[in-house]
Amino acid sequence: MIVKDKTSDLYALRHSAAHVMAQAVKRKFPQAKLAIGPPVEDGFYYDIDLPQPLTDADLGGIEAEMRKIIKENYTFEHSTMTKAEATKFFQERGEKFKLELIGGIADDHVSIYTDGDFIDLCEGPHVKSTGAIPAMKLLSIAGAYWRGDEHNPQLQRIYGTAFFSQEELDAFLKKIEEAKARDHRKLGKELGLYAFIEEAGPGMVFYPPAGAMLRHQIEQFVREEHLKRGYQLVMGPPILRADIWKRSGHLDYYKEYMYLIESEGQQYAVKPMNCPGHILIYGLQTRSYRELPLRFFELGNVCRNEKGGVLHGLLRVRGFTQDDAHIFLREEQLVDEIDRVVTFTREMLGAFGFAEFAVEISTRPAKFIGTPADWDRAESALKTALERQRMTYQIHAGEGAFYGPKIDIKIKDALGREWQCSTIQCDFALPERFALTYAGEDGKEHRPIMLHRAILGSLERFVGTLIEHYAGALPLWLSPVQAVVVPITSEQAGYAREVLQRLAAAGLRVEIDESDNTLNKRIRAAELRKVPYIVVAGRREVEAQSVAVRKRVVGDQGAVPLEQFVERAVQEVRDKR
RNA sequence: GCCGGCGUGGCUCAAUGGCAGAGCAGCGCUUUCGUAAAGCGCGGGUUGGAGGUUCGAUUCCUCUCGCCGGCUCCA
Repeated sequence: MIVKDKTSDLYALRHSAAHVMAQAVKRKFPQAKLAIGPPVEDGFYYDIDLPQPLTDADLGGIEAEMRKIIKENYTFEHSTMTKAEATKFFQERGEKFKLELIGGIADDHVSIYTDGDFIDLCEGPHVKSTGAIPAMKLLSIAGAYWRGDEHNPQLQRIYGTAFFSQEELDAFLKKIEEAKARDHRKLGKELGLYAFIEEAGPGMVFYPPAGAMLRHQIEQFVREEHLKRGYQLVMGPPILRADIWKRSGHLDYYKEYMYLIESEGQQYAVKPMNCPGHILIYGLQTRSYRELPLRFFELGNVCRNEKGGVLHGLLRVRGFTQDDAHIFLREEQLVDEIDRVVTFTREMLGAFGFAEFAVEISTRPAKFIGTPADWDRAESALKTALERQRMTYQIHAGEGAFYGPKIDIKIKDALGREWQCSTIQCDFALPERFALTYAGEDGKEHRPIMLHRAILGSLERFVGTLIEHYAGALPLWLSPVQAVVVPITSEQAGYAREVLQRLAAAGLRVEIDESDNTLNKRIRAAELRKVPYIVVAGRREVEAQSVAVRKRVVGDQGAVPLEQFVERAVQEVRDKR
């Protein structure tokens, strides 16, 4: 849905709806001062300064007023004013934000749109008239800083959406409901995958058994894949002396996110990143060019003191685990290695069911360490590697980390939403700061380059993404419990236990439900837990040494010989589908 | 951090300035069942926390903690 394209009809529609909303707000609250009101991906908003806070209850009234305006069917008329005229006009009305906007316009004429009693500074385009807004709805109210700057006053932002038909609007609202139903915060709680415990602190994740099993499966897979590709496992402590963080630059550039600790007169910091640890390991011995690229991998647990208001389920937490690697290499190895990392990333994400990506390169930010020349070389290496991969990417100017430019890869989930996970960062700066060296063919000391990279990113966020992608119905290989054996009556309990044993012996994670609940209820319970297979054993199955297999969501698949089911399930786990 | 909303048993949610209630889950008994909720019974809450107003607060006020929607899209 591209509404950034100003020529699109949807852009005009939503932009017009924003005007109508502002018009309605002005009718209800004449003291309101308007800021900006653009269309956005899912609708539109308008930022407004009001003397009193709005609540959700006010939305209905504003929406009703909007319907009136739509019914009154005012034509959107375009005109221009000179800047002087416009300044006078908006000054008289006390529209201080519009005045600021006019001040920022280079042209000496400004564009104005009028519909009925409402006149707004606006580039357009708009639909013909207010009556040409067939379907709209106000969604929510939020605070938003003027011009997105937290030093500016905070305005009230009203979000709404508009479509060309009621059917499209309904479909949109349905999609919101669907997204809500797969919300990892809801499913995570229901399925026992993770929990926050209020007294333990916000943003600190706990994994009950089901979630810990999921983590275990992911971690095991991730470690093995790294070992297959020439990475070496390393490990380090969670806390390092402040001196290290001073040297790495974190205390200067990242301090606000760090947990600092004092002990026996010494300053320590809980690690917010794993790089210094890996660098210290690099420095344990003299390194040779023959070792490069040297790839250190760790499932590293880091803590970052994120601002309270930005925490969000598993997607933004304060303590998390990164599948983090630091690769030490020579500059001429850079492009090849980035290329390898991108291939690895695609393979890994593919194994978890993600096939679509959105790629970005972030370049030098305002605050940085290292030299601009280093940055340029690093940025060009990232681009070359992506071009080799034939991956299209967007440039995010100035969004790089303070120590180097990066490639970010976002995955698209089942609902088409994007989630940030993988990152590949180039770093010329830290090897310098820690004076890392290797012996070259010439017998002299050389400085390596460092690559920071994470594929799943944060395992917490990745688990959240997996839950939403699969709506909680995780693939067999990741399911905490892969099958529940259900004897129809207690008469089959003995056989059911044999089945349980057999499945467990084949390496499957299995449970048995011998409770005296009805068959229906036990099936329901297993379905609600989203267990992939329910293995039912009744009198017929005992006789035939078979099991009646019920596949999650799909339903009863009929009876198959026990051995055949075992074989198929084991194969399915191996295939990771 | 900022703006707004919310906070009632494990979960989902009622109610009221005057004894806090239901369903699910749990536990016990009965039931032994062929693919998404059998029946009966029992236990479980200083209504997130602290302070205040009041004869009386879970309800009103203040503070605090936590959660939710946003704070990137520049007429």
